[in-house]
Amino acid sequence: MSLSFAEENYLKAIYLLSKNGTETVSTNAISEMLQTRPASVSDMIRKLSNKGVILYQKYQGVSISEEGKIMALRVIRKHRLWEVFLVEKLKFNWDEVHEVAEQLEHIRSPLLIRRLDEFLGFPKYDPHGEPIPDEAGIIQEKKSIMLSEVAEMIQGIVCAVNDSNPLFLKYLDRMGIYIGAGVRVVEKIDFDGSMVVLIDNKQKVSISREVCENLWLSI
Amino acid sequence: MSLSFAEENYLKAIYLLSKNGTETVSTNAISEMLQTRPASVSDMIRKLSNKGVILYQKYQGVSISEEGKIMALRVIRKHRLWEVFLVEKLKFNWDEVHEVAEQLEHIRSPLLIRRLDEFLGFPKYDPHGEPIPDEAGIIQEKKSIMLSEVAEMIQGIVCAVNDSNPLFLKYLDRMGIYIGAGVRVVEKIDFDGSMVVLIDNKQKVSISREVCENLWLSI
DNA sequence: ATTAATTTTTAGACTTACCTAAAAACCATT
DNA sequence: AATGGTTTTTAGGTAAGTCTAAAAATTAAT
Ligand SMILES: [Mn+2]
Ligand SMILES: [Mn+2]
Ligand SMILES: [Mn+2]
Ligand SMILES: [Mn+2]
Repeated sequence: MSLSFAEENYLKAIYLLSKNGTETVSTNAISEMLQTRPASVSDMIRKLSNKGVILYQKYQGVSISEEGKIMALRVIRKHRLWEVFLVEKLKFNWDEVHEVAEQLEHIRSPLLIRRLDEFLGFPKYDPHGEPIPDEAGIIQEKKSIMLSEVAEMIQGIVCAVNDSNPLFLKYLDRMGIYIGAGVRVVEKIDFDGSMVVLIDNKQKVSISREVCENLWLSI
Repeated sequence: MSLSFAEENYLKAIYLLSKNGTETVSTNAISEMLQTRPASVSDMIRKLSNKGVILYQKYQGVSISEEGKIMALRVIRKHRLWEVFLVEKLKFNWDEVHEVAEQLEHIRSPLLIRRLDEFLGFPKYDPHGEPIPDEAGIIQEKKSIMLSEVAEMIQGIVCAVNDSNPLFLKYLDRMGIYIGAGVRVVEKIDFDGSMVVLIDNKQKVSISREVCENLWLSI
């Protein structure tokens, strides 16, 4: 059994929204992530459910099946390996890879992905710090904490960022924030959730709640 | 204006069948190359004609327009660059690349293809000896002659092969024939068009007309 | 010049993946 | 328990890309 591009995109979205398959996912959440209409999501949900890759009861949201999880992880593995390729080998900036990887993740060839993995030296994380599942679908999840949850005076290392928004990534570039950067929380502004942070013990910058919620630190 | 995967496949087929746009192409020829029904070809021809990438009069076959030629060459460029990547970087055998390249050729990203070209060192030929069009669509056509046209006692270097059939390429591997191999025609059997040839001044082997018509030599 | 064979096109249908508009179910209040 | 708002589903429709069967045009053969 094999999935079309569209089916793969939906399944991946469902997997990511379900936090590794632990939570149930709503139609609207999927519709927003994929920029399609809820009606289209309902259609696709029925299809994926018939194929057995998700579990579904009308009006009760969907969860991902064991088989679906495996297939979603295969797509995610491909997406992230291609991102590594683009950055490491083709000198793409981290904000330029998402859209291309969104296409490349659908290329069908087990040999290709095995060889690509080997060629890249079996990377464990993509350019945004996201873990790359291995062939068996096993993920090396890093213990990390959202910057917005970090207390004042505590410091850590940026270990992952939200990769889907190029504008966000360009903004981080401008701020001098990258995977591996040291960040110390200098001041938390309760009023709007923004923070003043010290980056690499050099620049002191103010960043919004929005940004804090898309940066993960390892402490 | 942009073309779908299917449209790109048709346009490429038409370009290749038209020998660089010089000849007119029949519906049946396209249908056979793409393994679709003639009725489907008629449908697609109308679409491509409306888009201005081919020239078409009912029942009179199609020819490719200047714009169509440019777009076909872009797809061919991508196909062949990816083939080089797969062989040179990912250690694919030359008989394993065609199907994957058939998918990769449709990835849309001008930056990707420019960087890939650079990463590969601006190759001029693909693993089957086919020329790779440059960004402007200009092809370095090698002067070559079909082995079946070569006279007895004449020798040459294998410079290109038909890439679309993995079985054919595996057969060449077994025979010790590769791009760059020296071939001398020892004997031509008029009766069935087969030949006895000497490869790299070592093995003497007999090959069929079929094979001779898919091997090009530079003399 | 007819007739026969072949090629090409049209007609009508199916699947996938999307959409809008409307109905149905769910949920959160009062 | 009834109401109103939100979420989700259904109904019906479109476009792309394919198909089979049948009609039309072209080409080849008598
Ligand atoms: Mn995708
Ligand atoms: Mn990423
Ligand atoms: Mn293709
Ligand atoms: Mn080739």
